[in-house]
Amino acid sequence: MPRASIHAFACASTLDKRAALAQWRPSPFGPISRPVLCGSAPSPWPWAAWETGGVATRPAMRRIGRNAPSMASQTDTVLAGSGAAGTSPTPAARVVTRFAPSPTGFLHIGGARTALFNWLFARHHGGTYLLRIEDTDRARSTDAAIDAIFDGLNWLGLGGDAEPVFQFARSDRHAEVAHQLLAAGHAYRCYLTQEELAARRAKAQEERRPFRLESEWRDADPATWPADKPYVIRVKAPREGETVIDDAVQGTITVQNIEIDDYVILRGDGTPTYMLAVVVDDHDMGVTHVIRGDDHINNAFRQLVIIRAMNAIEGGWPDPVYGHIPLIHGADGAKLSKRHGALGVDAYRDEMGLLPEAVFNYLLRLGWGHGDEEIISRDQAVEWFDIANVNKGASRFDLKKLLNLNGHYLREADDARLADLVAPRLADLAPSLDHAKLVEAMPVLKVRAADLNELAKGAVFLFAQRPLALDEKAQSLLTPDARAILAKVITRLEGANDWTAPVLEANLKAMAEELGVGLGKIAQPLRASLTGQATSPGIFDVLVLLGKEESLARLRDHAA
RNA sequence: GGCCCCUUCGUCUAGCGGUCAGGACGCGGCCCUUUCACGGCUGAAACACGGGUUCGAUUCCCGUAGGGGUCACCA
Repeated sequence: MPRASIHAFACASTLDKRAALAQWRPSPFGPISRPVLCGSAPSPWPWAAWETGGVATRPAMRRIGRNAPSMASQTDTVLAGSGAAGTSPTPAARVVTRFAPSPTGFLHIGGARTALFNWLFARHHGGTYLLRIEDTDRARSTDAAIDAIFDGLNWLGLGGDAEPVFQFARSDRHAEVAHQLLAAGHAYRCYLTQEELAARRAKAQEERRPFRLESEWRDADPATWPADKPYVIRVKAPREGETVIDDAVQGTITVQNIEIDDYVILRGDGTPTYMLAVVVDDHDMGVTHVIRGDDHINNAFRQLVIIRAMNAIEGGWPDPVYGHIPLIHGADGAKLSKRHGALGVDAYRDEMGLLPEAVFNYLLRLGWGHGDEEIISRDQAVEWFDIANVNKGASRFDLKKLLNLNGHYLREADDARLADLVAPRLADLAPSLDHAKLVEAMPVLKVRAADLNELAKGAVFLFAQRPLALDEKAQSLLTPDARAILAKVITRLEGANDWTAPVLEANLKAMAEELGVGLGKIAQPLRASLTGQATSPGIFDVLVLLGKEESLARLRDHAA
């Protein structure tokens, strides 16, 4: 039984401190052997079921195939690996995680971090990281959102290790499980209408007591089920005892079973609910570790009802290890909304001009730390990341720090790459862009920018058309005295034939000395005339970048 | 409101019974310097509160307060 040992390994490495096994308690659902905490599927590797079980995900996948983030040939790798798991026991690394966004909007920063943690956990354990699009809400799901999500994930390098699964395409399988549950008495047909339910809720509200659904259909004899009335299928949640989850992030969480409701798993129209679909898909995809936002904590207890019932029915449905990571809040501590940073990651890339490695690093450090380390590479992150070290409390989004990190990665980034990224932002500002010149200037430009927009702004002077427009500070710098100095500089530099920074520097410093003034008296007017601004890269660098001809021409425009 | 969870500088975090409570961002000062940055040095800045347990609590336990999450035929 490879799975047991696989999971034992995973648990040992992540849950040691939580003493997960030591805290294990008997399930109220009957005998579940100890290792089941982590899993004990006997034979068929879930992947097999997923691949051969008539899962109709192919057409859907093809639909957006061009954008689907999957690393070339990764599918083969994954399947080969899973195939091997059935025969050869190298299960030590058999960890499967997934990121399962619902395509009702862009990939926001919180989702990106959830994806990141899933990716890191899988990589750290040599496991597999999968993607699933939860598109069962047909009214709200859009192709545009699906594309945006893949686009964002790809940008951050968080594409899945296999073709993504589309949940809606699997609804037949979900319904199948619902009916298995029904047949085995773990679920029941409920004929209560939504109106009746609403009335009961209202009544409970009125009487100021907590509403608990107690359907009279729960224990009704199937023989009494009306043949012609619409119904939903509800799971039978246990009424007694308690359920304990040893969460990889939150630690031990206990809930009294009476708090868990008989929720709907199959709607009146026969379509599955999210609660059912998640459980079935996670099982069929072989997901061993469910890492998601802590807004799902309550759902974990409800989902466990199905999992344990199915395990009782056919076996092979181990409890997954849960890791509920805290949400990200806005700078003011309130829930992240459109006003704060709840932008799509595309906004961080396109509008704010951030580098993916900076966002990656920032997200990694939000809610997780490794000693005093701040700048952490991908490889280092994979090596160090441990889900058990993720903080339990929500953390606030700090744009300043993100920007600081971005500045760091900007300075480290390759010049040609930066030029490529900046060029489009220069299209309007500098129509006569010289790409080679941009690359050449990058070393002195990038140390002065925190994002690509600033970088672009700093490069504008290189390509500006004469006569340059002077900004306010530049104008005030070009006093009559300064313009006179400019004239002297022109005379002096016209004869220069070695147009390099050290030579120019020596030349102008000598001039300052001869004039008995500080270098600044010369440099600032030069800067104003050459760049139209009061701030720029080092003046000798500017001179060199512009070249002798252009430099002198610009100076003549302003000399007295 | 019921249930679940959380709480170290303003923010992100290190800490895992004995530390001058460390680092980073941001903020102040100094240095470097032709401007702006970068870089270096440096300063201010935190264990929410109250009880326990202990020789000793930031660390373990219990309350209080504050914060968050969740209570659908949505995901």
